[in-house]
Amino acid sequence: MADQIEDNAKLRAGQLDGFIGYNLKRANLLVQGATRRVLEPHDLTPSAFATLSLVMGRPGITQSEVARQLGIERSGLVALVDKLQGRGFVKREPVPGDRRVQALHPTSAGCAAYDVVLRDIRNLEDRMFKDFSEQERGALLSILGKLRTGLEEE
Amino acid sequence: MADQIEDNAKLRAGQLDGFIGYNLKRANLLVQGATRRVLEPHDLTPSAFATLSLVMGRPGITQSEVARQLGIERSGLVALVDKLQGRGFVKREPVPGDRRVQALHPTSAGCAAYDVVLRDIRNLEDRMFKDFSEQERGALLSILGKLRTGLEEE
DNA sequence: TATTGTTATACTCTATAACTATA
DNA sequence: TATAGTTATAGAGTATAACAATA
Repeated sequence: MADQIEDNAKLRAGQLDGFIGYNLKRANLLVQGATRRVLEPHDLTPSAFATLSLVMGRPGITQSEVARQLGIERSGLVALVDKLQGRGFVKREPVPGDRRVQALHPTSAGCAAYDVVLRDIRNLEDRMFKDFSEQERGALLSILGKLRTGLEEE
Repeated sequence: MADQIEDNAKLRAGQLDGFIGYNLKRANLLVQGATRRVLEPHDLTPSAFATLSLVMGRPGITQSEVARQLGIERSGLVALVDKLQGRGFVKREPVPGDRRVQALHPTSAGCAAYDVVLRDIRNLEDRMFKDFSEQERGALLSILGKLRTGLEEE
């Protein structure tokens, strides 16, 4: 009888660990924290780094497009780009043909800074995955991708 | 030459998708959003549900312990528990032997509410995993767990 | 001295709504 | 009418620092 109650308690205690939502949140908290600590010396936040990365990868990308890719609102990007521009990493340039948009381009200083930061981030990822097989690493990325596409099209 | 530049751009554009940090953040954003929508009709946040779950699983757990398990500060739990107590889901009870702590216990109303919410959360998890094999689901949980323990002991 | 619960406070991130200039 | 960028503002979630009671 007392055993029954204890068993129920154990089952319930373990429930949280069985949910992806909870595990994802906890893992994300730790990974974001580690990422933040790596980026801090470069005076960059994860979002700023992601923005810089998108601009590097697709020079001429618009703010609206960056916002869409990052899954945040357009308005949130203004301060982000202001900061990056203030540090001379990206510049806003008018687009012939549509005077509403200002395309984002990396500067040479931005490229140089990005390469340095990129190395630190890669090292972090390697550290986080040091106990993982190549297979596990690939599995995680593919499963997360699948989860994302499944939820995005809802 | 122009091809070279284009190739570099492509490589760089894809970089963000190769990072766990970024993928984890995006996946977490979507999963937390879906979780929030499921909990909203019950007037619970993900943190409140997690707290309730911990109290259900380990009646008598202290606030400090809940904070540790959730990875947040003690101070953040006060409002959380206040809300749960205000709704009659948990109660604070003195502990004989250590008059500093107030143990958290579920009420019968709390148990009843938890069972209802739990069913909704389970349905959500099943929906999110509908295109996944049992193997993939297990792989994700075990990889996330491994990632967590690796980062927690840093 | 250290720990539990608590309060007050501030900060970060993000969303919302409204505006402008363009299309 | 719709879209891009912008601004101002508010809210959620969290951390920090201090305090009283207790260990």
